[in-house]
Amino acid sequence: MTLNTMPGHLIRRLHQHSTQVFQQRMKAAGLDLTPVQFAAMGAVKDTPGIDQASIAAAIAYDRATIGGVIDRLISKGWVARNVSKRDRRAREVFLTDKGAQVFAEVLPLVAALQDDVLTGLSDAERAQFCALAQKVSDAFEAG
Amino acid sequence: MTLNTMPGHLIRRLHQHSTQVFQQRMKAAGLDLTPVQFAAMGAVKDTPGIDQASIAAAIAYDRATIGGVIDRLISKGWVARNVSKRDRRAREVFLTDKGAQVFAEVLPLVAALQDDVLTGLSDAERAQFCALAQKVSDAFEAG
DNA sequence: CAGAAATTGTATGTGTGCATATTAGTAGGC
DNA sequence: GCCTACTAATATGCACACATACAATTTCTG
Repeated sequence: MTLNTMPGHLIRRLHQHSTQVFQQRMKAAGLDLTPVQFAAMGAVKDTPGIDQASIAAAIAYDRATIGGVIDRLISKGWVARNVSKRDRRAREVFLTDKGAQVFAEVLPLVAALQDDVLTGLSDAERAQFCALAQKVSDAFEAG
Repeated sequence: MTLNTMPGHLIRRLHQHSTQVFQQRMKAAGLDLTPVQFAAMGAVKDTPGIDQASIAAAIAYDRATIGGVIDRLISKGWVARNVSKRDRRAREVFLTDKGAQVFAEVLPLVAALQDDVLTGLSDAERAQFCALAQKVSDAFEAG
């Protein structure tokens, strides 16, 4: 089959590689943190007290998935959640002190690992790849 | 956060878009078929009687995952599985007539949908993206 | 202000994705 | 032939991913 020439397959392979690099680096740093959990913590750090639906929107995930992600972050003690007073449907999410500390520790690691995600490319090629990916991603969001 | 500039996040978004396009097209065609199931059927079509470990290797999936994928293809009646006579550990997998028919119907749809996966790019840009993705994918496989 | 529409979070069900352990079977070295 | 190393599937457990449905609220509209 022509599977290896299909963008869909290539993208899946890239995603697979990307998550593997992430997990390896986290494990090497002695941390149990997934890409989704990292992204969610970032959204919470950017907007303390953010509700779960807004987290989902910010990092482009499903509302149902985020509930479980936050559950797991709470069980790690990195995040706290309480019912909002303004809207009793919503839950306000915050980083705990420990969570803020972990995130500060992890952010440079995640930033550093991004180059390894695009192994085998030169700086120029990486920039080119990102520009193209951004373009597709924007078109996706628009339509 | 700088999430939107991170290759890892961009790749995840691309993957998300890619699978959504796939599911939409399948649904529009009245078919219940996932990307993994399609890839697995392709591997079986290429090598009738292939064992599950070889399918996993061919399409870069986990051996444990493939078992479930084949289970679901069997329950749809598109694939058959039997214990190999040469190696009683292994299971030989084949397309059923119905499965071969479905695959023949679906292949052109999947080929056609690839351009939509890279929405917003010109032909030249799509080619460029694929070349870069291929390069990363190859480097990944090598190391 | 009452009823309708929209929204938040949760529950449920299906399908990956992968690590680890186990069982069953094969093959190589002696 | 026998023990060991390897290998194919499966089982288990955890973490997404997302569609759909639902209960509790809030907001919009007349």
